[in-house]
Amino acid sequence: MRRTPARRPTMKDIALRAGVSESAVSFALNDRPGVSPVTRDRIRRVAEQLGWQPRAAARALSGEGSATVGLVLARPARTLGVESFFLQLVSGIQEELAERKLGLLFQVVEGLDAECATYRRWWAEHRVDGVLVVDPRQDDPRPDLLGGLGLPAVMIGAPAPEVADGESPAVSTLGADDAGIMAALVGHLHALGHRRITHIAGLPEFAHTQRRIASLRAEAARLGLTEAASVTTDYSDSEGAAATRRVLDHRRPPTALIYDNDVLAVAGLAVATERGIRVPDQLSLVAWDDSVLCRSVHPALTAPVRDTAAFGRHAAQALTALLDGAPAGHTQEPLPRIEPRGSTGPAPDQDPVPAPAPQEGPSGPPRCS
Amino acid sequence: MRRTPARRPTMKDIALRAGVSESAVSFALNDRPGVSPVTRDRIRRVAEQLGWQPRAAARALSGEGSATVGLVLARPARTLGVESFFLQLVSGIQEELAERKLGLLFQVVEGLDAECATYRRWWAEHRVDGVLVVDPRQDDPRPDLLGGLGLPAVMIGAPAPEVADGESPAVSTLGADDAGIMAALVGHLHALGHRRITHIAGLPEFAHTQRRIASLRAEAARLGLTEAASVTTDYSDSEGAAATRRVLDHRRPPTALIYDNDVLAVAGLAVATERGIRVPDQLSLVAWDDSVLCRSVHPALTAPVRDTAAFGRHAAQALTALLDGAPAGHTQEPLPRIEPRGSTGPAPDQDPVPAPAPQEGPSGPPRCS
DNA sequence: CGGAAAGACTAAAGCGCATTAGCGCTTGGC
DNA sequence: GCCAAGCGCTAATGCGCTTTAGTCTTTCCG
Repeated sequence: MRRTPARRPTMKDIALRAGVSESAVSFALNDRPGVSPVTRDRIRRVAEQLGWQPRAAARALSGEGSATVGLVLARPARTLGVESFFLQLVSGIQEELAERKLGLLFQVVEGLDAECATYRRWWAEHRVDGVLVVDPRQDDPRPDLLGGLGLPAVMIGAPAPEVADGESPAVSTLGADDAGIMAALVGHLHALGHRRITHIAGLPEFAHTQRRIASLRAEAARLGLTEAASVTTDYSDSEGAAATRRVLDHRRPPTALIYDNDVLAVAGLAVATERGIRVPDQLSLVAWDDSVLCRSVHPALTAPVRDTAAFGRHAAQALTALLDGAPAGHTQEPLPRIEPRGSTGPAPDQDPVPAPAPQEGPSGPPRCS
Repeated sequence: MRRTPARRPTMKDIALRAGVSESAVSFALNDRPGVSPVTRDRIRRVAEQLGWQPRAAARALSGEGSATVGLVLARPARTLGVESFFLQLVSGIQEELAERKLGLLFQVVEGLDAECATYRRWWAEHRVDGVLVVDPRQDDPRPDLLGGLGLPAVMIGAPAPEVADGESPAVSTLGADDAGIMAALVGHLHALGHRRITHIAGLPEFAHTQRRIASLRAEAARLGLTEAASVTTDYSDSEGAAATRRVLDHRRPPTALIYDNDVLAVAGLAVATERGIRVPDQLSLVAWDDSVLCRSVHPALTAPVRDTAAFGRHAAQALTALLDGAPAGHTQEPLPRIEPRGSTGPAPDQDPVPAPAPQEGPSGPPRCS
C-alpha cells in the first residue's frame, strides 16, 4: 500500500508558523528589503525546518521565468549514441547550471525541422528561459528563429556573426577554432613528412565541416601540398570505413588521414588493421575529437585534446549571462593542444601498399569531393 | 536591435476573439463537456490561428502536474561520455515521451547522494511528475526514497522487487535478463571449446554487476568450469586495460574474456593487440553491450545485440502507465540475441603465450574476485 | 512639538489555467 | 401547463508565488 505522500509546505505554512504575512515570507526568502533582520532570520529558520522549496510552477507563473534551459539534439539515430562529445558537453553544462539552480530540458529529435518546432513549442509554453544550440549549420535558420522569438540562445561552436554597425546579434556565439585546429593538425603531419593528406569529414551541412574543409585547403595551399582533399560522411562508422577504403584504393593513396570524429577514426583504423596496413609505419591517422575511444584502441589515436566539459561550462555561462540581461556576444574557446599518440609517425618513404581486402570484391573508384 | 518578442496569446485572448468566456475556452480546448460542438470548433479555430499553446507553469499550478519526467545520471565524469548506451536509451525514452508531450528534465551528478538530493529537490519543487532511474544498486536506497515521496518511478534494469502479499511495490521495475545473457555468452564460448573464462565486470555496487557475477559462477558450476572468475572495474578504459593485463599475466590465462561494456572490451582488445596476441585465434573477447564501437574495431566484437532504444521506450511506457494511475508493476525485456563476430573463435589448443608487455615492469599477481 | 521621512509589515491583486457553482434557456414528462 | 432536468454558457475561486500599494509605527529634524 502506497503511503500517502507528504504534503509539500507552501509559503502560507511558513507565514502561519512564523506569525507573519505571506509577503513578509516572500521578502525574507528572496533577500528583498522590507523585513527586519530578526524576522528574516526567523522566517528562514522556519522555512528550513519545514524543508520548504519554492514551487517551480508558481514562480514561473508570477513572471520569474521557468528556471530551465533547453538543449535539443538533432541527429539521425544511428550516429547518435556514438560520440563521447555530447555527454561530456552536457556534463560540463550541468556544472554551471547546477550552481544557478537551473534545470536542463533535453530533447532528441530526428532533424532540423523538428528541432525548430521544439523551440517554438518550448517558447510558446514558456518552458525554457533560453536554449543551447549545437551543430551550427551553413545558412542556419535557428539564430533568426530564436532571435525572432526573443528566446535567449547560445550557438555552440559558431563563429562571431556578422552584424551591421549598431545592430546587436540575435544570439550569443561560442567559437571553436576549427581552422586553427586543422592548421595545427596539418602542421603536425607536415612536420612528419606527410605530403598527401585526406580529410574524412562529417556532415557537409554543418558549418564546422565546411570550415575544416576550407582550412585544409588553405593550409595545403600555404604548404604547397597539391594532394589534399576532403570527403564528407554522415559520421557513422560504416561511412567512415567506406570512405577510408575508397581513399586507400586510390592510385597514390594518402599517407595520412584526418577524421572528423573519433568514431570515424576508429572505423578507419579497423580498415587499416583489416588490410594489414601498419599504423603508423605505413599510414598515419588523426581523430578530431579526443575521447576514451582514441586512447583505448591500439595504436592510440593522435587527437586535439580539448576540455569538452569546460566547453560546455562556457556555453552555459554565456547563456546565464544572457539570462542576466547581458547583450549577446561572442566568446572564443582556446586552441586545444595536439596530443601525438601512436597513430601518427613519420611519413613512409614508399607508399603504403594497399593489400587487397580479405573478403571483398574489387572496390569502385575512389570518389573524393 | 532585438525585436521586441511577440507576446504569447493566453486563453483570455482566445475568449475575447471568440466572444466567449475563458471557461468556455478551457472546456473547448480540453475536450470537456459544457460547450456546443459549433462553439467548440470556433474556439479551436481561433486558438489555432493565434498559435496558442497552454502555458506549462499555469497548467502545473492548477494541479495538472508538470508534464515533465526526470532522469539523473550519476556516474563519475571519466566514465561518462563513454557508453553509447545512455544516448541510445534516452533517444528511445524521448520517442515515447514526445508522443505524450512530456518533457525530459536531465541531470548529471557525481554520486548517489547528489542523485537522491536531486530527486528530493525535484519533488519539493514539483518539477517532475515522475522519474526514470538507472543503474540499480545493491541495497538501493532510491526505491524507498521515491516511494516515500510518492514520486512515480521506474527502475531501469531492475528485477521484480520482493514485496509482501497484498503490498504493492513502491516503484515499477523494468527487468533486463542479465543472468540469461551471461548464460548465453558462456554457452557461446563453451560451445567454441573455451574452458577458462574471465569476466571483466563493471562497478561492484551496481546490482546488475552482481547478477552477472553470480550468473557466471552458476553457469560455470553447471558446465563444470573450474576456472571462471570475475574482476570488477570502474568501467573506465584504463581499468579495463589494467584488468586485462593482470588477467593475461596469470600463469594459465583465460582463453576468453567477457567485458561488461564496450569501452572495457575495446581497451582489452587494445591490450591484446599491443601484446601481439591474436584475436580470436589465441584469445576470444566478448563485449556486453553492442554499439558502433564494437562494430568499428578490428576484429569486430561479439556482443549481445539488444535494442537499447526500445528498452528506453519501454521504460518510458512503464512510467507513463504509472502516471496514468496504473499500479506499479514489473516488465521484463526479451533476451537479446548474441551476435557472433570476429572477436570470438574456437579455443586455442595451446595457451596463448603472454608476451612480456613492451614498456612495463613485472606485473603483480593477478587479483581476482 | 509638529510634520516629514524612513522602516516594518500587511492586504490585495495578478500571473494563466482548471474547476465549481450558478444562471438562464429549452425540453420532456406527467 | 407546470416542474424537473438538461444544456450551454458565465462568474468566481484557487493553485503558490511576486509585487504594488498601502498602513502603522518609529525616528529625525526644523
